[in-house]
Amino acid sequence: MLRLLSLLQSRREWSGHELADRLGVTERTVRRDVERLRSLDYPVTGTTGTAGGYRLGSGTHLPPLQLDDDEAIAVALGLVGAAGGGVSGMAESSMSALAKLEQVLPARLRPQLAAVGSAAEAIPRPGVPQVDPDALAVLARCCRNHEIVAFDYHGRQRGTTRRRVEPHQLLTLSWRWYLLAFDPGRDDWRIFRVDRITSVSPALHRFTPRVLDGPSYLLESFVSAQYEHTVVLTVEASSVDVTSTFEGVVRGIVEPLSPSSCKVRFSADSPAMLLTQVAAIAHLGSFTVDQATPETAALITQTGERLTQAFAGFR
Amino acid sequence: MLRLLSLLQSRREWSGHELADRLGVTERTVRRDVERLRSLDYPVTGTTGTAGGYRLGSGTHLPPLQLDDDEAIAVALGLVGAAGGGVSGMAESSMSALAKLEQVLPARLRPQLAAVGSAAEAIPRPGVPQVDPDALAVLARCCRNHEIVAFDYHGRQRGTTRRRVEPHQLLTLSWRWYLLAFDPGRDDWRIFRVDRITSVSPALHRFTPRVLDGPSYLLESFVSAQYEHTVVLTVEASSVDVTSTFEGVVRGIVEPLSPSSCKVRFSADSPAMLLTQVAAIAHLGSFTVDQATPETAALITQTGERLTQAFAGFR
DNA sequence: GCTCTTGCGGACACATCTTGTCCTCAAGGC
DNA sequence: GCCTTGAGGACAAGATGTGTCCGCAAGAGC
Repeated sequence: MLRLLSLLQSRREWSGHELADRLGVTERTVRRDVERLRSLDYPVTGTTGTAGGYRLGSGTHLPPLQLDDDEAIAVALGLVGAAGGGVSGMAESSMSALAKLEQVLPARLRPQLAAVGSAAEAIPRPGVPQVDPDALAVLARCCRNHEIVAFDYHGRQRGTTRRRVEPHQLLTLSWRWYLLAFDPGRDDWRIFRVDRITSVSPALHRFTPRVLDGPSYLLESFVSAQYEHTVVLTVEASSVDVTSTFEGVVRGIVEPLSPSSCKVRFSADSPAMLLTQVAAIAHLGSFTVDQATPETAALITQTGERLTQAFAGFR
Repeated sequence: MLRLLSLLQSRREWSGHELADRLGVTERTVRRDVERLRSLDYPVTGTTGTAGGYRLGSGTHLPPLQLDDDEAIAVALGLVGAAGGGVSGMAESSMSALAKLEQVLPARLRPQLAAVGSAAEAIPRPGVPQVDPDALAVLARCCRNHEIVAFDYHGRQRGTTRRRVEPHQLLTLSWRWYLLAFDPGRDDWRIFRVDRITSVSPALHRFTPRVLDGPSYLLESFVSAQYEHTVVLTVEASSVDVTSTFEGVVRGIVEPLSPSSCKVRFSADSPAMLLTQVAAIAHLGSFTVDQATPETAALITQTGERLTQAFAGFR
């Protein structure tokens, strides 16, 4: 039951099936446990229907739960990782937070946290743009409170423009932070890189949130027409092989066509970024190009020639 | 048990008899329940003797976790980021840890943490190898205590081998975790990918730590001869341009030669990995190859031809 | 209207756990 | 020494939690 409580705290909405899965019990038992929590005056609401689920209301103070081993390790690893990059000034903040957390934890967990904190270190990545933590905090608050927010956005093409949007979610993908927001002026969803955002100021106006699935939309948008340059390939390699080369390097969408071939879609806002992605899977097998912008094709053919010529002598 | 906990919170000291009376159970049961609370890390102290009794230690009220704003944001961002990948089972652990920490923070910071926790989300990267958090914890403890540790390592070339090393530091770079250790059998430093490590068991033997700078060694080793395949290029582009394309994709070492040219060194344990790196900077300007293994050159020339041919029709 | 999904809850068998009742031991105060 | 208090092992009986059924209700989408 304590685990159920902590699960309910950790996410806004859970389905009975998910809870049963996480807790390793059947859904019937989950229902019974929820019932018990309700009998103890915990405000657990359940909504029926396709979009149903369980939700823990707020307002009531919960018993002081303790972190378990995995959570302590998660905290330590998270803070160490956060120190590594992406957000400016994070290294000191995370390390001091780690030290303070260590004091508060039950004695059993203290060595765990201390060990990870002292033994682990994140190597900062050169070239990753730094994000202002205060900007992130303000944007997060506006997301949560459904407040319209205004900021300057330094786009690649149109220079700096003042935006006024309905922020919905912050997303992070490989050290970069993105803001998913609805732009009423353009009447469409937009994704902003937080490191290109400055002068954030909440407008103190509320908006009614629109429904959209955050992560999948961001992934979609990476391959959608939002970015100017798109490439679609048919590769003579299994989708598993292609996906496994994605590890840490490539992002795109893979659709298997047959056991030994698949279709891959990339999109980016510059041909140079596409080049890297295409090259990463070009060696897997022969492939054909289904779609590409002229600039991208020109860049890739030119680079392909350069590669061939430059390395020909070393064969 | 929840009633027992709330009773213990409501008064400083209780005798076992009183608690049994209030709860309508026997004293034996009270002792058992107290035992259970202790196993959940609730600091219940019991003193024997005439003036004895049970007392709930600190932790019942808000612990003195006085984080400042930046630290609170660091915790939230770190945990959200950690949920995104690299360590298996991390998503649930970090989210529940975030929820629990929220309960513990001073009221002023609670909205901050909640906002970031609810608004931010990490998009898991497909294909990133998962690391066992317990393995990380054990390795971290051994690093801290200077204990020799043994494990099975599933290397790329030599299959699985049992190693027995002096662990020094855990390093993380772009979602991967590495163990920097000294291998007495080989009398040299080694870097192990933690996701390839299984069956970790501390040997309970101490060693005297050797001096070495962790992060820089790891970076060095990426371009050193430890990896079989190395490429050295001279690029007609400024070192600034080259470094800025490194962002998130490329790792290597850049030495400026002149304002408009520089030398770049890559190393990896497979030619395919080098291909991506080389392609990422090949479009910046013309370049010459100073060094490359035959396999690498063959792969790159072949891929270059493929790229040129496949994209020629889209120019 | 229909169907599908989700939450809700009763009935029952079974395994597990808790509880109560013993017991001994340790520690502190008188 | 004596008493009181907490700590904990052993064991049987009873309570409780769980899984597997079942049907029902409410919301969403077609």
